Amino acid sequence: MVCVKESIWTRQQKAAPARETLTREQIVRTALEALDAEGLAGLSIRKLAAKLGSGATSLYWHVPTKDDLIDLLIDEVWGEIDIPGPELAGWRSGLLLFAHSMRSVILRHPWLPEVMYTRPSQGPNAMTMGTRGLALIDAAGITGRNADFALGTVMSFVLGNTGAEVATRELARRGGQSLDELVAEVRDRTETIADPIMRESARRRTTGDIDGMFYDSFNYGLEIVLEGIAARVKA
Amino acid sequence: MVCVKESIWTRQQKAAPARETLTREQIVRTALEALDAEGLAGLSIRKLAAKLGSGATSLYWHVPTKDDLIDLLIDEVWGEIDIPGPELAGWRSGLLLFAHSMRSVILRHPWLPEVMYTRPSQGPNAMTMGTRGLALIDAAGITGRNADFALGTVMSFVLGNTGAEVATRELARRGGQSLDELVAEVRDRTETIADPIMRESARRRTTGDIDGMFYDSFNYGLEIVLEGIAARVKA
DNA sequence: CTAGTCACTCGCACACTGTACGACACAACT
DNA sequence: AGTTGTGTCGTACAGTGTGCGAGTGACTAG
Repeated sequence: MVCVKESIWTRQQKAAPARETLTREQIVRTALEALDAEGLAGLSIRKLAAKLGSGATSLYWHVPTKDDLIDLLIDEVWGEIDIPGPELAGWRSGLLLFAHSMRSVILRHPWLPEVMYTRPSQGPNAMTMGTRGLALIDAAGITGRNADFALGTVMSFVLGNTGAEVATRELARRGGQSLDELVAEVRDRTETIADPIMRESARRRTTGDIDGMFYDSFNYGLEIVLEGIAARVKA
Repeated sequence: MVCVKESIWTRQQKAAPARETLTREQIVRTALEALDAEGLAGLSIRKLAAKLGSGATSLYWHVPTKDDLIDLLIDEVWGEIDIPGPELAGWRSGLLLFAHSMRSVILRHPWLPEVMYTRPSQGPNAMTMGTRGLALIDAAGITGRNADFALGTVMSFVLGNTGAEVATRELARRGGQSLDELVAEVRDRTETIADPIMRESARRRTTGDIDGMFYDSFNYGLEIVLEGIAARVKA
């Protein structure tokens, strides 16, 4: 038997609550609300404890460190993603729905991209997400390592595209501006600086319906990725 | 004339160094070294100042805030990316080279993905990267908004894929392990927990040459994306 | 040569962070 | 009744980013 270093996931919570007490679930739920409302920088153990009506260091009995708490939060959020089975609408629509679900989850939890790149996810929800995702890829006829790669490609795209979107949205939020105000500023700034090609590009990306633009961007890119997978399958 | 809020990029450095003194370039260079060596969490203004042999708050004369410094660092790093012109090898090989160059830059500066999703890049190097990238897309025959979307898709993929890679590598580094050690641990842990599909997937992803696996993953996904763009062009 | 004005440096202080430690309280079991 | 385990929390430490105001050196005007 190999001795593996402990991790949040391997060692489970003791049973027996006994008296009225803080629980890990409660902490996770409250932290999630705080994080969604104020962003990653706004989450501190002390503020979280205050919101729970407990002493700051009490949390440490339930959760080893703040980083571990964030691991729990990430997995919690993975659980919100819907992935249909391949029998419902085939692999392609399945991946499409998966991607859209993942996008909306990220938009709902804008701190996700930032922390995603600090730690690989290995929580239970991440696992079932993997399982269901691979089922879709399998239905497309891709197997072995390539299955992992293909699923990873879809997820990389979604995370990258939506990550760029939330970066802009969060910048506006932090600056206390509306998205349109921010975008107008960016356009004005680019107007004075960049070369004609980027000026033109900035104009395209900063006029009209910004929400719609992000949405179109996502769909266009997703189409590219799915089409690329389809090409791979046919070959 | 619209009054636009100041940004690192709009307001340039005064001339006239006068006496021997700290410079913004020097700060950026030293910060970059520290960041590459110790990661984002290891960069503090005080440590940086110590490394520069100056008082902590002296930096604030040259750089408004730490966040602004990071903006400068990001743009510095964008400058390291090579993008060939389309006349050299056509749009497809051009994008391929671009993607590989971007990947190796991210691997060299593993803190990049983490900060990328906090702020949109608008520095000069980001601009010329955009210009040159769009030239390749244009050569593929994609124009207007779709050009921005297509370029964004390539970059999203690269950032996502390489981001996942550095997440794993950094986890090993922080834990003081080699990549192989970490990966072996992950495999053992997955062996005891996950369902058969993920167990199989974990085995695939944790045996053999890990570096090569990351590389293959990147190439496979990149192929998907480029093939998808090619399909878009033909249609 | 002196006076003044910039460009720049830096010590101190403030409010805040994560978390180790050890003292406490309450429930259950012997 | 005493012991053990589960859970809480005040205090303290070592750090963080950065505002403020005093100080220093070089250059320029009179």
